[in-house]
Amino acid sequence: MPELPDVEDARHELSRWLTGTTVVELHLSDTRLGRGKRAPPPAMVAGRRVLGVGRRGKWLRIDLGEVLLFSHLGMTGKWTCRSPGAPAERSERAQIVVRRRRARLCVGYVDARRLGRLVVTRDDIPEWRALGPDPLADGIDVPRLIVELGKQRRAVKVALMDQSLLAGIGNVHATEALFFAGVDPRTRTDALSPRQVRAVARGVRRTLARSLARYRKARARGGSGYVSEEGPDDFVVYGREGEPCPRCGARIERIVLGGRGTTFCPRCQRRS
DNA sequence: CTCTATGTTTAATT
DNA sequence: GAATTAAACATAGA
Repeated sequence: MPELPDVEDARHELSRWLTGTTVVELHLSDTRLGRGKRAPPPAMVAGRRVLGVGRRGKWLRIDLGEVLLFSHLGMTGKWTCRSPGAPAERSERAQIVVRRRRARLCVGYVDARRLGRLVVTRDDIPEWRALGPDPLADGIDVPRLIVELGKQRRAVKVALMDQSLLAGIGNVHATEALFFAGVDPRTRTDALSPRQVRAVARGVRRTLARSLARYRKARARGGSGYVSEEGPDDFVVYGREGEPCPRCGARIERIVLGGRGTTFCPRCQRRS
């Protein structure tokens, strides 16, 4: 579930479940979550108060005061909430048991493919520090983008997925943003006009806003502790190879860029 | 069985 | 150096 809007939804839920509670215990049933680095010592979190849950790009940071818990959802990670007695989902890899007054709650991390990460530290991790500005929290600095993109030669879609340029955009939203911008995903970044860069920035804001609004609506309706996922119908060109372009009717094409499937309209999306 | 998948990192190659 | 490509991680679904 992992691009900016999905992670922001996870942050929202995690914050509701955790903020203001006290950690009873953290249990990690999968050592791979730390990626071979020093295995996180779960003992250092017991008894700590959860001060809040932050997000930058696709990373989550649970603030325990002196200690930080970083979470990246990879491809299939998600956070869930259950009562401590209830059975865990199949691929639950970690549990955080917390206490709010008398009541106990078990917040579980579920990740079938185990491409996610979970790291306990006292300082910000390098991956977090390396992130570029977050389009939601920091906004998009278009003049900076024009300068940065002008220095590079790679395809604009690959650049959009670079987390050090803008944090939080993945394959889906890069694909959607470029459709909204009317820009061919193969366009070299140094060939983009300032006008095109502005269009790309607007496209990014638009696709993120659409998803964020969907999550807001799902939460307002569905209520508690339930993460809704976006489906194939929620996107305009992503996953729609062979279908007619919603704007001009031309056949949506699929290519591979940066190792990822990329759909676009060959008529609406121009190189220059 | 084959192909694909909302991510990241590392190594090899151009 | 920069850019591209492939592989690896491990699993589910079409």
